[in-house]
Amino acid sequence: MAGAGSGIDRFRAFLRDRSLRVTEVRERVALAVLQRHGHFDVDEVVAELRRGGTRASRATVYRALPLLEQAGLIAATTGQRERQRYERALDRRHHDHLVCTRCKRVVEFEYPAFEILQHKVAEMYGFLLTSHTHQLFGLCPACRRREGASRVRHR
Amino acid sequence: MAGAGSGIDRFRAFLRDRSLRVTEVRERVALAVLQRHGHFDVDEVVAELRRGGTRASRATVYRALPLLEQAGLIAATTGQRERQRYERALDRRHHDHLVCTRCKRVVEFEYPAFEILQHKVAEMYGFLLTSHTHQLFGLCPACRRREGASRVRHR
DNA sequence: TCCGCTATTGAGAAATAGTCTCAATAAAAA
DNA sequence: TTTTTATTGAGACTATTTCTCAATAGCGGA
Repeated sequence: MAGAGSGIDRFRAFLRDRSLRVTEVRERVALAVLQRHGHFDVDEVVAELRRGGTRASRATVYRALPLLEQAGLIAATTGQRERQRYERALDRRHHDHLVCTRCKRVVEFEYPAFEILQHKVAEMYGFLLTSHTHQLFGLCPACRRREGASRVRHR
Repeated sequence: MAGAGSGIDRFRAFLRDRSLRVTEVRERVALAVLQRHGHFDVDEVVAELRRGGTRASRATVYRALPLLEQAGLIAATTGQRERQRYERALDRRHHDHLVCTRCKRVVEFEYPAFEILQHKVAEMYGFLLTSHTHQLFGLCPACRRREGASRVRHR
């Protein structure tokens, strides 16, 4: 697995490129997220930093994550209404998510045909594609089995 | 264009079917959304109703829209982080959206291959698919031309 | 290395969006 | 018509994210 080194370098280059400052906190955040394996949200990053002795404010992390996203180190896994989550993107191939609406389990799938079609559609309409959201919701195998007493929610 | 009549009937059937009550306000909301052409959000529905002399509270509309969605009269167009929007679904074919990140213009596209692949993926993982989000973001033709002074946003 | 300019940070306030509470009301069942 | 119970309305409340502004710290130049 590629270390965090190259990621940090890339981030630094990204910042310099836009005349943004390479700060202590930004680097710490970058290091923290590059070490994560699964998905994470803002507060998990703050906690991670604190554990490592760095006290960064939530506001700052909120400001840093979009930069890391633009730099390509992480990708936003945009839950639709819940809080924003991210995952490592550096050295990973693009993939989308299949989410179980009952147990919240997330399965990643890689299916290049989607990206090909997306670009095709964008081209048809003259759009320059920059990103997309694509999530499939349903019941995972385990929850399908458990399913049956499908209650109508009230309120 | 199919009138709102059949939509209302379908909604009534949906409500009775789940022992929910067919109320004045729910019907008014249903009529209001079936008349809309483009995309809309909660407050636009409230305003629309008010214009027609019906004073419905936001909470009630917030409660009614998911019902209308489940009944198949409308579809949620899940903006990623902005407020929830909807659009008419009754008598319309499924489609996804291409959104210009600069001017916010939304273009609908219908491309059945996506749904076919989505079901294929779900099947591969044993999921029972219930819904999905799929939006493409980029620059529309007009904004691409205007593009050039690509400012770095601050803060 | 020091200086000065200005971006960044931190902490809390504010904004935004949506949900919840509970008494009053109105459907539906009896 | 009466009874039962879901629904409504208004505002309180929650959750998440953005903003404000004074203090701090990068970075470029001397």
